[in-house]
Amino acid sequence: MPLPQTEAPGRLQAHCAERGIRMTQQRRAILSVMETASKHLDASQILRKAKKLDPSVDRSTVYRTLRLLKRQGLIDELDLMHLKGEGHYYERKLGRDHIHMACLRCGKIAEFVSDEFEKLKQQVERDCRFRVLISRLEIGGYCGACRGAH
Amino acid sequence: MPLPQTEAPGRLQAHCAERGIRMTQQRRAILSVMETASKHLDASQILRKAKKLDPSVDRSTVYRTLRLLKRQGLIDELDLMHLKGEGHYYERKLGRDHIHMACLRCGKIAEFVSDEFEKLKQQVERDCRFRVLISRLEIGGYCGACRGAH
DNA sequence: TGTTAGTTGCAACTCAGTCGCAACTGAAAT
DNA sequence: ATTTCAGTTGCGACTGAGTTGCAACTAACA
Repeated sequence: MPLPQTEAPGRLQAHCAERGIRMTQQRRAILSVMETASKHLDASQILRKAKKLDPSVDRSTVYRTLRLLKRQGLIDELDLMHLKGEGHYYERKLGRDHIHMACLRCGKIAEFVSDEFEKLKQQVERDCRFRVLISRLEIGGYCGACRGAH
Repeated sequence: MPLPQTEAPGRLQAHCAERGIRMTQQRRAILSVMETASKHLDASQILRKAKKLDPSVDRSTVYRTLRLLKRQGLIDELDLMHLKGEGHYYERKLGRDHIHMACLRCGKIAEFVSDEFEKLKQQVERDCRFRVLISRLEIGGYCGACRGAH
């Protein structure tokens, strides 16, 4: 897991404050869930966890808050190759972008940070005259453990 | 559009025949739509076009056929950064993988073939011991025309 | 021409995500 | 502290994508 945990918990709320986003009890609960999530929650999982912190949190508030955080560039939305249905997954954006690899056999999700990826994005900026704001690279295949077995 | 049109129309049906997939009138209609599509259709657009060739085609048959083609690796599924809703888009897989760039302002989709992308996938195979079967790189940002205006 | 496994249309369903609205509330001004 | 009000919330109804069970159909092959 090559993700440097450079930021202290609570950083997400700080970001919102900096940007003048009104902080409510419900948002605090949802942010706290995103902050402490070990990984890749979908909207209904986020709702369930947020309800434990504040039972008043509603499904639509979760969606609205996720949309807000996405617009602010504070979280990333993932599909994880639709391994488990059509839904979306969310994760805090911290540090550098990373690639998601989904094993089509065991379902495990791995992450990978690569300079090549950064170079590729730079190439797109240069050669396509395209300003890159968000990028998502998802790979489906077989992980090390499942390669042998298939 | 750096996509070499190396294959003659009808190639998709030939692929299915090679693999012993039963060919029905409905599938022929859907394949023909995919074959001749200039670009990026979603399921309901495919249904509409297929109905013109064979009015009996049903929505569920479109979904079933798309799933089949996806499993066979003959088409790719895209999200195009969810620029227009949550649905999925499909395109024939031909030649090399390419990157999709979606302009967040004007909605235009551009494609880009890059050796860097191929190298990156090779790096994943090597460094992560991960067998790459499908890959999807989608980028959101501003295209050349919209960069100035924003 | 008969046989049958695979495919289809249909209708009913599930599930993610959205929306309109009245009630509520955070935070800034008094 | 109290007032004020734009921004936010819960609710319930809705939309639209995609799925499923099943009886009827058909492509492919003997």
